[in-house]
Amino acid sequence: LDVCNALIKSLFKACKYEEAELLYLKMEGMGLIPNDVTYSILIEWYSKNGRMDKAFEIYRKMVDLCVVASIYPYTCLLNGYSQLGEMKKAESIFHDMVEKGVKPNVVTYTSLISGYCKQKEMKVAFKLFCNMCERGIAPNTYTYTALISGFCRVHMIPDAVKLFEEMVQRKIPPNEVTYNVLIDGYCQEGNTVRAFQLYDEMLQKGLVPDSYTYRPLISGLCRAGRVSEAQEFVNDLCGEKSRLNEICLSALLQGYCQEGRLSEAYNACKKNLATGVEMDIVCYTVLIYGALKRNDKRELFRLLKEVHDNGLTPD
RNA sequence: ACAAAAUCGGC
Repeated sequence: LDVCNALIKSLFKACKYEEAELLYLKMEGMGLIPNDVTYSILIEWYSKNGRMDKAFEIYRKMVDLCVVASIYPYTCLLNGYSQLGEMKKAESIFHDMVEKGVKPNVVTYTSLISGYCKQKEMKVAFKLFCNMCERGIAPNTYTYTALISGFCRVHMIPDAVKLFEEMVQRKIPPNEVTYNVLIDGYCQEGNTVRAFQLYDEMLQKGLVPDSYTYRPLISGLCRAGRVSEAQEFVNDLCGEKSRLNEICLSALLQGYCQEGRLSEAYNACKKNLATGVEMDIVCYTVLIYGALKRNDKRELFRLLKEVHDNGLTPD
């Protein structure tokens, strides 16, 4: 059974969706009764592929067959609804599990909280956070990060910062993702100074920045009209093995294009191509808008040809 | 070491 579960999981991972499903259907014939791990894997996979109907069907089947279930299948299904913003359904799973005597844990709560944060329902999200604390469920780095990200998304930086300080006090260590969301928050507010302070702080702590860190910083500098500084920042990063990607590049290109500095944008592309960052369709779209704005038909056609030559599909 | 939760780009 364990082997079967592992196999189903890896088939899904390899996107061999039909074979995974087939194996699941064949299990019974092989004298294997799917357990809650099997159901969790199936529910998670369907959830993450927008097939909540199938996910729920599997869940129903599990319930109907009275499979003794751990917390996993519930949390997987709840997370599926939560990420899609179907909060009513997520809540109903929450109540289902409580009824069945399965106690929601920190992952369950964090998943729900994250769902409300994505819906910008910060009051509800924060209330859930208080509830879980009252029930003696200790929040962790994921929980705090979800909330901080939520507050940043609705431009409530002071609340985000308050939570950040609180987690440090409670010895719940912020990690890379926590720093990334706060840095992004500050950059969106135009506070690049504070953003770079946090960037330095994370380096000091030995945390490793990545494209999720760089992209906000690049965008932040560009939006402040400091495109050249953004370029320098990128140049400095190219030295080491770069964690820059096409998303960071698109942010830089947009900075150039908004100032009408197209030739510098093209140079930036060349430089980044040399370091292994490939242009994707969004990068080209940014350049195309730049060329359009300047009525540069020649460049426009050259770009469209390049898109085609690189095997990309215009959208 | 059989399963679950948090962060990005163009229009």
